Amino acid sequence: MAQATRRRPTLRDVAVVAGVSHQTVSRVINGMPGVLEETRTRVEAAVAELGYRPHAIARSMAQGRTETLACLAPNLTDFTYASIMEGAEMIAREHGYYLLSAAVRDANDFNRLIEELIEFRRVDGVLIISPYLDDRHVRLSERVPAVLLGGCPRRDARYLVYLDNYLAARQATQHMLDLGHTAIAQVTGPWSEDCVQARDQGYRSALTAAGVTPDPDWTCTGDWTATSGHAALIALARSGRIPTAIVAQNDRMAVGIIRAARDLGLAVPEQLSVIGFDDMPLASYFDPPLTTMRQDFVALGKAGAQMLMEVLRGTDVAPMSPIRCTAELIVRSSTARIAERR
Amino acid sequence: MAQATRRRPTLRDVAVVAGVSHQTVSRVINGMPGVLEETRTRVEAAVAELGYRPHAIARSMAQGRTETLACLAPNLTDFTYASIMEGAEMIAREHGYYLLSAAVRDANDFNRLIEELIEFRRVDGVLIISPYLDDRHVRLSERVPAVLLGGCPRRDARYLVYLDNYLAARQATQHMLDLGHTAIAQVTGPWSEDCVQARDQGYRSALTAAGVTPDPDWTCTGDWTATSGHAALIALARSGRIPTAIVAQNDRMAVGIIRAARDLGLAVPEQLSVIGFDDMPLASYFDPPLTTMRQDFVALGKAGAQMLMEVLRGTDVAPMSPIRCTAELIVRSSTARIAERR
DNA sequence: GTGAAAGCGCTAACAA
DNA sequence: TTGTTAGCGCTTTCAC
Repeated sequence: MAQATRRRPTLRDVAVVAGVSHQTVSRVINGMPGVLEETRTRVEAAVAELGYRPHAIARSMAQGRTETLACLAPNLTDFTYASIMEGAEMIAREHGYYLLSAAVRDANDFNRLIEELIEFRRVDGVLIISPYLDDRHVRLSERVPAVLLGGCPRRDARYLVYLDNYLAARQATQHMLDLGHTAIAQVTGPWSEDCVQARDQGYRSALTAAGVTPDPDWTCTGDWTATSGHAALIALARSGRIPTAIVAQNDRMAVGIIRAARDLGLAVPEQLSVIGFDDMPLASYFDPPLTTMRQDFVALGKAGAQMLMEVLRGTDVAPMSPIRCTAELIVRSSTARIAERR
Repeated sequence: MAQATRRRPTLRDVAVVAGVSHQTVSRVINGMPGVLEETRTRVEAAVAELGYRPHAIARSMAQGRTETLACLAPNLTDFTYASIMEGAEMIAREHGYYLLSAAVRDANDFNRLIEELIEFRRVDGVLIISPYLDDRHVRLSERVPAVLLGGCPRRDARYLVYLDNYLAARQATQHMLDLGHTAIAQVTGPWSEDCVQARDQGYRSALTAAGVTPDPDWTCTGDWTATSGHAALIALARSGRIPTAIVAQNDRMAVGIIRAARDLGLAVPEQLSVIGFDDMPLASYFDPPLTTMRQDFVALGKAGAQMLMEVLRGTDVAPMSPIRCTAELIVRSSTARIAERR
């Protein structure tokens, strides 16, 4: 009766109580066939009586897998990464997996994480949100089950799910062209990130296709912050040549640009149209409501996790073709047809 | 030479190559003292030669701990939860731990997660972000190492880190009183959440202390969304009695209220002052920039993880006194001194 | 249908 | 200083 401080019951304890072998208990626990109904009932009673709970680690040990996935991202707070993780976690859980999330501080940290998570076999596979163009994810051993979540097609990734940023930027720029703009500037993110280059190309190609020559002075570099967007427009104004439209590579910078426009006495969208990327939370509550290219980050995370699960299921290392996700133009009020008089 | 498809080397393989016992290899791997320098060198050479990597799961198995923490939250995308996780992950990593994050869909899911993560011993401890007032976290076995991250003091939690929402709401309301307002309404979140009740009390007590009787009609219930904030002010306007100030229980609702004010032709802050909670990203980029009670969620996550690590270190189950985190008033432009003429 | 034996790769306790 | 012996709690394989 008084078995207060007893250690946790194991399979064998259950076996003794049920009067069967521990192996039979294992069969019952795992719902395997080939156990008499009566035996099964007896075992289940013993399990309940002892409050037995299987030990996940021991199981992992014996099976050689952990049923855990990892997701590496530059940080956990940016809503784009957080959304991807939420999608991934959803799919993982559906498959009985858990998601371990880690913020990658720098390249060293990246290597250490891969080492500890994969080489030490703490997780079965890993989802990598690596916006950087360098080859850090390429150094991965062939055997590491890793799906890259990227911002453009990449030859160097075995398994890839990516957002088609080239197309998205083309569409964003085309939206401005459709509104009659030709003086279209862009404010980019850091050039070390893959989506920045893809978007730059999309921007250029849309302009070129419309017979507009991209003006180098109208490409400003920001760092994704609203502050940098603000600074970009101020700099543009200082140069004396203000465009009638700006393609900002994310919503935060778009918001900064709009703030700068107000500071400069420029009306948005009457005198300046601004489009962003991402459709961040509350994008429609800024003044004016933001026109933006919506990206479905949750779907991206889901697709990535789905692909990773498939990679883990199949023993073959056959490369799978990349999955491409597209953006959606959300027209609100920060863009408008160009004013008659300039 | 050609050992292409060989299985991963184990401690014993290294031992054979180094000509020592596997235990000695273990000692070297773990940097334990009592190994001859020469032996150590030999072992290290063997480790390098074979490309040996310790198996984290096997180690967990033998040691009885996983060096993994879990963090449960309603979702992973809300920046408040994401920030807490980021703080927790930071501390965990500092201690050589990893963080597994899971979104809790409902109460069943909560129980299943606790069951699988703790009872099945997949993680060593768990951080629970449970804004709900019900007793779901109380059902935890005494033995479960769990730290609750809450919105008010709670008797029912063994280990607790909380945001002092009572005080924060008092301060927010006092800010309005200081600006000369007395017609102060509030828009709350769902009443099932602990911080909502705490803030409500703070709001009432500030009013009462100032000799203002809280008007029941001026307490509106929202659901944290901007839409619900918008609806609240519209409803207030419809009733014919519009306050001069509103304490919104989060920034999103504050933004919705401001939008509604504009729709109603009410100038903010000239005719209506609005304060929010959280200091969400870009709070200063709305129009007008939001006055708000900033909460340091990252610090909350850090404190929670720190406490959990201590709980795990100490064998004693002695209850630790709760840690209290306070908010900070950030004055921007959505609040102002009440206008002379009403 | 069920059980016995052998590991999974490591650490811990003790012996030499 | 190093090696030996036992597990950790489970699954897998192969008899019975």
